[in-house]
Amino acid sequence: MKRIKIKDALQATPNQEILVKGWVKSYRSKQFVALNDGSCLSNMQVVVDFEKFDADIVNNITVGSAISVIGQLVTSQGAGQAVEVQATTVEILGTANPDEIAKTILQPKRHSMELLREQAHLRFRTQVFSAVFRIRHAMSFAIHKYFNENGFVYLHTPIITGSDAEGAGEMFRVTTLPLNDVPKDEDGNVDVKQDFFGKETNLTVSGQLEAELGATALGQVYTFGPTFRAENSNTSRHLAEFWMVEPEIAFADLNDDMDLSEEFMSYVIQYALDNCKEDLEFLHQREMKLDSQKPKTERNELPLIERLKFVVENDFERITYTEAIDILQRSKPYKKKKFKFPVDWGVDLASEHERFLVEKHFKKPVIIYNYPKGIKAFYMRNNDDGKTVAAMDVLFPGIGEIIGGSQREERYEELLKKCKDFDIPEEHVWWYLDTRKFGTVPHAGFGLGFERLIMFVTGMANIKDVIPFPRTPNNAEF
RNA sequence: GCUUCUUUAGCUCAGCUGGUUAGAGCAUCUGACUGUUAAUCAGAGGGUCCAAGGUUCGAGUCCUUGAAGAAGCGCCA
Repeated sequence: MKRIKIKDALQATPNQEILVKGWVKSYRSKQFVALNDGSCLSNMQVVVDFEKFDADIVNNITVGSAISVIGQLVTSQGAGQAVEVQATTVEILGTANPDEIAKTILQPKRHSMELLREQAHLRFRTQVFSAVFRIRHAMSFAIHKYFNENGFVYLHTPIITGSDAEGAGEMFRVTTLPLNDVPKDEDGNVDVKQDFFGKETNLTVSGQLEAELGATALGQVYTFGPTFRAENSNTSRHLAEFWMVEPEIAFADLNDDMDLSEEFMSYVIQYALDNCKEDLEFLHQREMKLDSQKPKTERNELPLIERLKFVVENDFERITYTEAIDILQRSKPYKKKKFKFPVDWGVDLASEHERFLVEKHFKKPVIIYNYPKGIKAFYMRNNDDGKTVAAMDVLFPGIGEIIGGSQREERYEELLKKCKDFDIPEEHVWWYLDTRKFGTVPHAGFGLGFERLIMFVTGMANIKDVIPFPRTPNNAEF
């Protein structure tokens, strides 16, 4: 007999014999088993008439155990579900000792997010995390689907990089040299020529530079892979290892880039609304319950699903950096000196300023573009005003910066000048500069923090709860 | 890295100005119950009060240092 997944069994017509397998979520009154196999959020109720089964079977149907059940799918007499299985055969696949289960997050009660993080190897079994990781999968798929439907080529950029010009943050060194006996050269420096690659190498902080090489031949490419930052960041929005989506488009300027970011975000969020209904509804209800226990000022203005619909149905607000500064300087918190950080043209916007613009002023996603060149990266294209670069950030409510992008400097002489200004030796980026020498074209792209997108779509408050095994300062468990 | 807060039973927490034997709810176990949905009822077991020093007749409680975690900030995606 072939196993049917619980997701399909719940939709099947009653009065037929089926085989289901799964993990026991609860066992009430020695009679009602809530069985889950991960195919969907809902459980299948299995009714076990304990008088008809050996004590050996009945006593081993415990929370956390895995069982296989053959029985009749029937319309349920109870109110909590449409159908249920009247068990005729029960096989214990894997037992779970109740005393040991009681020490884990598998015990049937509410747990704090912190404890669930400590038992990340087991938290997939909970409703919240099974929902989050099914949605994470769906979003990965939606991203590939969008790019495939729009003629992008998925480019695999290297994870180990010999380039130290990416300039996006501190890097993790990659080496096979013995740490307690590092070979030194005549000057007493580490002799990197003896290292595996014969040069200094690191884990990538961005695939952008390589993506540009691909885009200036294939036209439109994207990367989607792990990215590493050795920053000592201790926040609910940063990871040392995270997944980044980086499209790069040729024959395109900053406006095309902003258009792409908006269309792309709407597409993938709509995909979640269309394909993750049950999981989103569960997270939606959960968030409303949590919100009702919070003071009014800390609650979400819109519940989860409404927030997602709002993003899909409304245009993002687009303002220049200069306009943003102007709005901030005219704002109430500025006049009442509520901002801790200065608001002057030329300084980077702080979280409090971005929050004000997104959550208080516009109350919708905001794209800020044309930033002062002094606070942005070397590869961004100089605007004609001589003061700004064609950079843009997409800011989302509750998340902050979710996308950072720019039109790239395609003019060889200008780029050379910028390399000098940023102290980047020409010989380190000769391959990057070559694209500007041979048929250079305007091109642009952006980087999307995948986990930040998942935070927005699931409503999870901490980025550690949207990636299976988070890597953060002081934590590489599992 | 900085600021603030937290650390007491398997979990979530209470424990007042320092004072006998450290409590509750949930979970677990035992018993009752054949239609439960956070089941219900009765009972039982379960503690190095984060660690190391210190003050005191006496420390879960006060002080110092450290560790771990959270929120916010900086860096960014």
